[in-house]
Amino acid sequence: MRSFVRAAELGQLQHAADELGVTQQAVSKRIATLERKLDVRLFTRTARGVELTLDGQAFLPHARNIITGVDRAITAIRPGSRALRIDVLGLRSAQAVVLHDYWRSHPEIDLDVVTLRVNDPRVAVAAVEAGDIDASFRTVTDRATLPRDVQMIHAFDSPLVLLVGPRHPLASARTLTPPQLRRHRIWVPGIAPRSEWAEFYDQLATDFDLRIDAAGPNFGDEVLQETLADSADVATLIGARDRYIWPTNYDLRRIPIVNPTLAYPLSLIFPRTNPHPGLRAIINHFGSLTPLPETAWLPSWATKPRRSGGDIEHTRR
Amino acid sequence: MRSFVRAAELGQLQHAADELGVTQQAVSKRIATLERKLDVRLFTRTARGVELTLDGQAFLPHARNIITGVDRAITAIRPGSRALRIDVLGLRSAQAVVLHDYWRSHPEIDLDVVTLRVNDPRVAVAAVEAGDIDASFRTVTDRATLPRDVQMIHAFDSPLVLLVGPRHPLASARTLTPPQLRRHRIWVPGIAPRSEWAEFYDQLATDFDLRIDAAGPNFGDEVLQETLADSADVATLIGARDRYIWPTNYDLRRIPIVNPTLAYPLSLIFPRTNPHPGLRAIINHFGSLTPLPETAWLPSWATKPRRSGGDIEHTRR
DNA sequence: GCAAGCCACAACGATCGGTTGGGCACACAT
DNA sequence: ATGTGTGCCCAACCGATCGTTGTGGCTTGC
Repeated sequence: MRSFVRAAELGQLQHAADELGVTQQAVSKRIATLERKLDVRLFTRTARGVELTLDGQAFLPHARNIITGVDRAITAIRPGSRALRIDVLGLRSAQAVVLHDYWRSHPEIDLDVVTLRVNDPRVAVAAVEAGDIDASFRTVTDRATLPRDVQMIHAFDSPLVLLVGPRHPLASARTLTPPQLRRHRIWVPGIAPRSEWAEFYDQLATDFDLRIDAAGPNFGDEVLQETLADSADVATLIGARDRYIWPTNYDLRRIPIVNPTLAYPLSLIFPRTNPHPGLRAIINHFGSLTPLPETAWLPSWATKPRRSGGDIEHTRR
Repeated sequence: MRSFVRAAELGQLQHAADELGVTQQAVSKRIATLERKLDVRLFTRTARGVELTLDGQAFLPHARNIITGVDRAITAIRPGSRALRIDVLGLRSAQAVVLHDYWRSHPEIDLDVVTLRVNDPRVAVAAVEAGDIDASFRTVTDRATLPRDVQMIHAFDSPLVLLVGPRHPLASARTLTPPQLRRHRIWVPGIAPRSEWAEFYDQLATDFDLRIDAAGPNFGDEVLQETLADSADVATLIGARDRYIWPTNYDLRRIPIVNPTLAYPLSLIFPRTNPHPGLRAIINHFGSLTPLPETAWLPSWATKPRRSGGDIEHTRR
């Protein structure tokens, strides 16, 4: 493929061969086999070199695309200086959506989003410490347990919306306030006991006197969606930015919660020394997200003066 | 690569091997060599299969990307049913820009833009007839010369703008009318004699009494840009949609021409029978482009009632 | 404790991909 | 017209690679 592209660019197999460090015959054979496998003629051979056929012209951008894809794949995992790798809770989470948005507006950065399969912040901290990942959207509520060489900053706040099926009594509301959720059963499956999410929902239930059922295993999004769609009295809370490919036949409703807005504060942990150079831009990007209203509710561990400015420790090293 | 992706998706080398029609050992060896070449571990081997490492997770989307790239490259040139291939005058022309815009909003279609290296409409007609290309943005001014099985439709009109250097007397104008161009030298290099472009500029010069110098070879965009940048009395005409990567230091100005707008009518030729199925959408897209003002000037061969509706012959077959 | 399932290692043959050497076609200069 | 240089293709050869079969180690579940 590289031989083809270079030959097309240079117009001569000989030059391409010189650049690639092989003989001209090797390049000739490579292109011949490529043409044979594709069953199409890519070049017209002239006395002064080669020239692309129409098929070759059509093929060239695809070949370039493949080559850059290969190069990106290699840089993504090259030991040492590799692509920026960030751990998110799930590929549909608000964290992943924000990263995806950032990547779409900056497609030139090599960003990889991975998911640690374990739901334990300590594992994420260890992975950051070991350098397996460059950053992780995990919250360590007890900062004392954070190792000296790992730092945690506030990333952004994820406002919550209520998700209900069409038969739910709140289904037709345009917005809701937390008191209106009282006495309605809110089911949030898959919350590990004593995790920060459990703590979050605990505080939320206490502060607004809600019925939040955070017990029970999570059988997957499909089950959750079907349960909500069929039920007239079960609702759940999700992040406003969470990306769910709801099949339209489920006909679920996302209802914003206001006065106050409920939000989950997302943190980012990364190495204190020599963080990945691309991380800086990501963190700056958080500042451009639409901020919460001043009246928003946050759990107790969220430091209230949230907008402390973008100047974080790793920026002055 | 495909082995890696399938193994990652299925979680077992054995299943991937079955799907790919090879032995389990072959898949194992493929992945082992991939890991060796990348110098990274992609899977953790467990007793019940394989599981992606963090590196493997980061690599997976890139691998998928490469595979789809390869598949697209193949479909682009597959003899028989291949990607939609359209010939444009140049990759910076308005035609190419419009196609590129269309492709960006419909990235799923397999579209290839090629350029016939000869500036002769008859070659384009022959290429369409032979099936080497599916369509071409060429104009055959004498419809009698068009073969029976090739049809030509009006695609869209490309309004012209004046391009001048900073020292040109018209450089600071915001808009210009054709009479204001009188007595200024307009240099349009690279126009083949008796081509439709020569005819176009001929009519333009006659109708508005302009000094259009369409002689002389075209030494490339760089030369043209430098000439314009240095000169205080040479200007040129380009399409408003033409894409030129002007280096900023040239400081050239694009000045719209109004009252009347000058426009070049672009045509599309394609087979009358069994045109490429993807062509329909492209032609429909032309209708969504911003139309010319009613007062616009067009050459004599442009049929004045231009908006004849999108219903073209090949749509009812 | 044993069978089942899965992956890795080893040996072997076919194929592939590179090199060297030679030849043909064309462009250009004499 | 003829020689010369350039650029590509074909042929022969050889090492590396890729697939197969056969085997063994390991975990899991009955």
